[in-house]
Amino acid sequence: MEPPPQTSRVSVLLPFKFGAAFTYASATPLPLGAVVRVPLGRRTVAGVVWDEPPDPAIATKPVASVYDVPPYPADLRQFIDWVAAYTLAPKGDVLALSLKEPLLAPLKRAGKTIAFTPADAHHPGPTLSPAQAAASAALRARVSARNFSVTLLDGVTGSGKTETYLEAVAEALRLNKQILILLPEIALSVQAVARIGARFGAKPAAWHSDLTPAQRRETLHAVAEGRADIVVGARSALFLPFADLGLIVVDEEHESAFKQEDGVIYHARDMAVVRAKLCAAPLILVSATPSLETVENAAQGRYHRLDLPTRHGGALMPQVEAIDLRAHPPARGRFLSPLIVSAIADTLARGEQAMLFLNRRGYAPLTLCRACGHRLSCPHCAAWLVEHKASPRLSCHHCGHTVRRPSHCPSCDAENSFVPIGPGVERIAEEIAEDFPDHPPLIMASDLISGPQQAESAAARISRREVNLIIGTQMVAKGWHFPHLTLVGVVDADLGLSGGDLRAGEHTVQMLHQVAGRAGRAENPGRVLLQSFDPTHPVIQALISGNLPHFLAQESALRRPGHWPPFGRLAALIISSEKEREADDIARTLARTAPQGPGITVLGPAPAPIALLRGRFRRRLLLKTPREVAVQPLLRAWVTHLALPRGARLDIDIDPVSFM
DNA sequence: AGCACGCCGACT
DNA sequence: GTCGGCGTGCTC
Repeated sequence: MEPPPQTSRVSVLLPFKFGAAFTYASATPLPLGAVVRVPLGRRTVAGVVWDEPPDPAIATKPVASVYDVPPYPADLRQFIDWVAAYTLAPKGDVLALSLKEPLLAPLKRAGKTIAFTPADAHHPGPTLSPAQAAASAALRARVSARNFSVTLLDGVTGSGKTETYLEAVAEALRLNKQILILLPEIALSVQAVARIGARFGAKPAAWHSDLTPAQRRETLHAVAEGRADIVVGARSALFLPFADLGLIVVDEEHESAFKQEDGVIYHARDMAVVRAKLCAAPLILVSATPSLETVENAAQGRYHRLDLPTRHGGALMPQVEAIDLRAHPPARGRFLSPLIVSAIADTLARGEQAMLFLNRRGYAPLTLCRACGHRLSCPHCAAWLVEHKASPRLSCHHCGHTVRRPSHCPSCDAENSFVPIGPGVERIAEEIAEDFPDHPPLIMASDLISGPQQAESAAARISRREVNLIIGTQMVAKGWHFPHLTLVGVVDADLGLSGGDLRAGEHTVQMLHQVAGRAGRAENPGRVLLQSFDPTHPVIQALISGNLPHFLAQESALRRPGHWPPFGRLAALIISSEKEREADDIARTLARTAPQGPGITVLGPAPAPIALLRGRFRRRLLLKTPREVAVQPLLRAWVTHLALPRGARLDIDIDPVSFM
């Protein structure tokens, strides 16, 4: 007689809002990391066998089946646990970043040869400058060391950083390791895929929100089985189940787009450090304008540092000048100084291209009734409605609320009394089109260009010189290489410097430096004009001098005494409710019960800069601690006994980047 | 994430 | 008198 089958208990983490794994019964032992189907309520869902002690007491249901996919590797399971503990998010929510049920559907008969050709590690690369060669040798050594390290690759725009770190990628390929290259936004991915494809004779896999479900499924399986050797992706690619990850590159590491602002709130650059550590791989942080956090880590010796101080191929850095708008104001009703207009005329006359940068979508940020002064604002947010002309409407950039332009003022009933106040990219395009009727401008903004394919085709039109005048938002700031572009005009260099954001100056320098770096990347020298009402401001001066280390030293001097990041830690608490009183009450309760201790400060409560968002009133508190203090236990103790009325919410943002 | 249960408005 | 709105709660 056969003995009765032994049933044992296993923990299974489910990709939902659960803080811990559930316990199921299994007739056969299941390896840790196995991807399984289990009953939940009246459904069956996917989950992962997790390293947690099963609950010995709870009534169990049996595991239904095991997926025919590689088990989740230990380093990824540890990573998910770590991110959950750090961000205070439920483990299941973190797993959900990685495990999406439809992705597990079995693949159709393979047979498509387009997909995941191995990269050729020995494909001949470009000739490197001596500086590039030295830096790439150092990076290759880090890769072949096969252990954890972090290296900042700091190179000016146009210095050939990509070619340099691709040598480290080549080294990882030779070791049969997988490589993850993280980009801040998917608009850059088409260009990156093409470039990497050219370097290694095979296109890398791409991972971002624009993929079709079938592409996602193919890519996920290929990554898990180790068939995809190079993955170029947005931040969520950090949670892919790599079979054998041997190198992570974070390109444009200073970009705040790496910060995920909803759901599980995490910074992909910081989490990449953890992922690299857990799989004993080197990490390369790449930027022309590295964040103060990263520069400070390098200064303290926690990170290595490599510099590429000059442009590749003899191109010079563009000359940056300020235009003092007090001395050279635009004509009435216009936003461009005569100096910038004549510089554009000269540029076009030479057969070169000019770009205007304004980080504001639409036609006008504010619409005002000239009869009574009424401002058109969003009914759900404390924000003005932004006029758009490309598709005629007024819309809220925070919640998407959209209305047609009213013919009568809702306040005083005056007819046709609305006037647009201030410029967006569409208004600048209108202004410049009058000056240069032979050069219709191309507008690059996220609401007019959807997805990386369209961004790429717009860029191709510029490269083919079908357009010579470009007006863009931050979409044009990074990555692009337009050899004929020699003039960059910044319409409002002061934008973003007001407001209480800790990193306002740093972010403005980074963004404008990136924009400036689009000019003069080939043989013809570039020129950058910054329109400003305050040209003596340290930010403007840093851009003119190009001395970014000096600027960061000034920033350090401002932040160090008060223990602001990176010299201390921050966590933001955001309370929101449809009832303003309720939000206030909760915020005051939190302030009253705030943690105390040496160096611990709680700021607030204060209304959030957007005090009403999507119909919810918002209050903020900020916890500031010395660097050596772990904020998570403090926050847990602070918040666990808080009674949140239904409808009220508390969101915790560890290491906040945005203060909105 | 689903899919329930559970209390308040327009229909046969 | 019911059908159904989606708000809160539970799922090993």
